[in-house]
Amino acid sequence: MSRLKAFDEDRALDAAVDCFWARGYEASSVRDLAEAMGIGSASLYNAYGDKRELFVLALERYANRSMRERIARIEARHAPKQAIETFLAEIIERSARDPDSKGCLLVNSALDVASRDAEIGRLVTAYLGEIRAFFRRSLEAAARDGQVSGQIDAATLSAHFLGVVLGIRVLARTGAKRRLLESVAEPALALLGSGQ
Amino acid sequence: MSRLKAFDEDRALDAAVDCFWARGYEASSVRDLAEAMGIGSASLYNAYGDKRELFVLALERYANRSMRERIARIEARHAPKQAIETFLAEIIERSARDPDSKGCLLVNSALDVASRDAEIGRLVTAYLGEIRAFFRRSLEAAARDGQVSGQIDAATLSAHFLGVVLGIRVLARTGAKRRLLESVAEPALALLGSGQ
DNA sequence: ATTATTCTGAAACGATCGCTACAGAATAAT
DNA sequence: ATTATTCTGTAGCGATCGTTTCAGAATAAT
Repeated sequence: MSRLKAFDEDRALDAAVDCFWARGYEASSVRDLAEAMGIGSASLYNAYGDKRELFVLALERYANRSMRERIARIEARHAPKQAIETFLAEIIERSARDPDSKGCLLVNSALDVASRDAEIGRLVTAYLGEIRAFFRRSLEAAARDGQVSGQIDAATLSAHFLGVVLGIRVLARTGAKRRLLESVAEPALALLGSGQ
Repeated sequence: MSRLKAFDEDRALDAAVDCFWARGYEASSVRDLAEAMGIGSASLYNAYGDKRELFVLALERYANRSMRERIARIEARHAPKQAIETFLAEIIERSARDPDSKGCLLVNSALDVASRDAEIGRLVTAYLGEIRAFFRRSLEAAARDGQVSGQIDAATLSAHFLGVVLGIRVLARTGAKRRLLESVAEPALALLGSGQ
């Protein structure tokens, strides 16, 4: 019973992600969002709750599609050390060809909404923790395999790599050139040593 | 001739800095700002132009008082290598005891306003460039003095240190603990080597 | 003391904000 | 075909946004 939705909820959510991503939370009005999603505001509220709930859903969708997908794919296809290198290379590649300088929704949100909303702050912290966990897993595995020297422990080095990724994302948002982003990453990669 | 201002323009600007710093540009309403500055909105517009101009002035004041002051002070008192170490230590110290998790106004702005306002974007890029220039000067001087090995060139390593600082600032904004921030910096400092 | 100029507090401007009410359209079950 | 339920477009709610207006207070120069 009842009328069916005339739009695809997931496609519309993707449009919301793009809107929040490009403009940020505060600067994305519900009218902006509804227009980008191709629906009326009544449908938006009916389907997603309110603006904040829509943002939480958009954040989760972004994390699944952009971060978790990347980590899972890279871990499946590369040895630990190469996984770290590939991850950084992808971040740089994505950031370098980012005409609108959207950067990373998670990082953008971390400095914007997350600081005014405790629950969203916890979400962002958890998402960033997943990135660090990836680095840590990879570093520990690489050390076991003898791919890296293991002079610096994985807990510390994983935090360093997370910091480097965040730094790259910030600089990318300011429209930095690829060469600069590569320079940020290069010394971190050098820490992995020259072992294959 | 004419009536005198009943408030101190610099003190009021400091209050505006705090407001923008804690809440961001969009989330700081003119009423918020005026109240924090202890003046009416008419005085605000009379003295500073409009909200955007006030923000530009606040950004400049923050850069002068927080960034340039720190760089000048540290460069005057420390040898190059120690200058880099001290700079990072101060950033971590500041970030660790930051009850409101305000982070860094420049970084916060980089991801917020700067992406929607080309002129402010250029300002932020220039300010971040000053931080990198400090690292580059220090690295080159340290290499000349034999304080660091100079295996990695200063241009690349200065970008890395800038990235690390930005990463620390992002994590600090999410309320990260001091231990995590130290872990981000530690491997970068290790790159400087153990030379005195 | 008068004049010219600037500053200030209060009020309000039109625009936009997030959000909702509501009538009608669309569908599933009867 | 009728009924029950849900969705959608429109229109508009009260609140707040950035900004301006304006009368009056304060000061410097005459």
